[in-house]
Amino acid sequence: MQRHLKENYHHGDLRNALIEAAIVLLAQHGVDGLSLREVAKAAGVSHAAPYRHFRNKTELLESIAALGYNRLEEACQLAAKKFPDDPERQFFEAGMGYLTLVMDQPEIAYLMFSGILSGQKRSEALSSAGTKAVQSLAQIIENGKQLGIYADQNTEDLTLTALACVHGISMMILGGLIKRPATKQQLRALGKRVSSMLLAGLLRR
Amino acid sequence: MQRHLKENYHHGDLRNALIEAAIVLLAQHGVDGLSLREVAKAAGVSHAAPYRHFRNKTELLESIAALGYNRLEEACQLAAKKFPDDPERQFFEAGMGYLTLVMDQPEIAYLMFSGILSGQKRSEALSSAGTKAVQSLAQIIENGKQLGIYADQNTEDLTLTALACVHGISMMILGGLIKRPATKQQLRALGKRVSSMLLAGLLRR
DNA sequence: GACTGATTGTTAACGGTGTCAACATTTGGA
DNA sequence: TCCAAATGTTGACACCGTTAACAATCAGTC
Repeated sequence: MQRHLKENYHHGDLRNALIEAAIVLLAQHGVDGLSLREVAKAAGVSHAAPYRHFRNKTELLESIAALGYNRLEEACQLAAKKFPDDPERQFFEAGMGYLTLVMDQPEIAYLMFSGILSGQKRSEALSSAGTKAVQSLAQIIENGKQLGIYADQNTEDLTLTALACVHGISMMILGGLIKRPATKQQLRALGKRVSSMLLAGLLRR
Repeated sequence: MQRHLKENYHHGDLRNALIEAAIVLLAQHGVDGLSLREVAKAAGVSHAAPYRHFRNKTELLESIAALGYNRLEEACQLAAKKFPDDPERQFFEAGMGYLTLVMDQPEIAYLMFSGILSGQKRSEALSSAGTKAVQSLAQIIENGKQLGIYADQNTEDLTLTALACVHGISMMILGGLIKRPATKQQLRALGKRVSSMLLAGLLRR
């Protein structure tokens, strides 16, 4: 009995266990349906234990969102590395990284993009993770700019418009404004349609 | 005293009073900080009274979001009426209607666009209000299509891309990914930059 | 190896919340 | 005038986030 207690009183890696449990519950019940007490229970720990690892519920959610931003950043960098001479393809694949995240883990994407965590008090870790993800996408635009494929306009405007479009599609899927693609192929087709439209412009040329 | 009771026991127009109180509190405390009990108190009524007019808290929020969609629809229709021969201007002004809503009543815009209310159980009124708003914007694209200003592609793709861009900018402002414009002029300038980019396309031509 | 402070858990409590059932008042029509 | 429907109130319930007080364990020092 003492042995048992000795082994279990300290979890060992409770912080990560809580994050993982929260990710599972998030997928099941959504952001609104997630309670810290439930997360603690799923991790096999008392309801106040999480407060040894997170200042509050928001900080746990922020940690999860930060993981998502990291994943996004990696997707961008992978796209840049994989198609070094094809900035158009880089852009497409980076956008697909966005959309894939939305499809695979919509609740995490929701945390990242909806703005729930955008209060004044967002943690430094979250801010920097988000900034780095955005910068990775900006870098992809910059690559294309240097290779001369983009219009001779402000790079900032290019990036802003591209980002807005990707972000908008993501949010429209998350918000149910367009129907969620059923397969990866459908998602890819959706991405192709929008990206070619965006690159070519709406106006007749 | 009886007279007093007689006059006040029944509020008269509690439903709208609750909606108005909720809108005020929403602007002050945000969506997360809004409690139904607080709304009831602000309307001078007991904490359970709202349940005579709304099935639950979500239904109250849905009513507010529906008002926002109506406002958006009106902005689109006004733009179409105001510039009947200039579909490009129609598009720009409709988009500005979006962005203006985001600036003026960010919390309502958040309700409409964030996806909080996008569960399976969204009310019929909300769905139809949202659909009508989207259709108004789609109609503006259709106008331009018929006047021949847009590329010869699927109208659906045109609409989707345009909507995604507007939606994306809105959400990026709401989520704090880009800094909130301080003035209407700055907002308009932002809209101009993005819309011209979107219309002309990212690629060099 | 025993002592000691820091870490990491538990338990119990607080105020707040959404929601519901039971009751009270008012209204409007038969 | 009376009665049912509509509308508001009160009180309760379970749940939640958070904190304080306490307990167990761990890590390092003598």
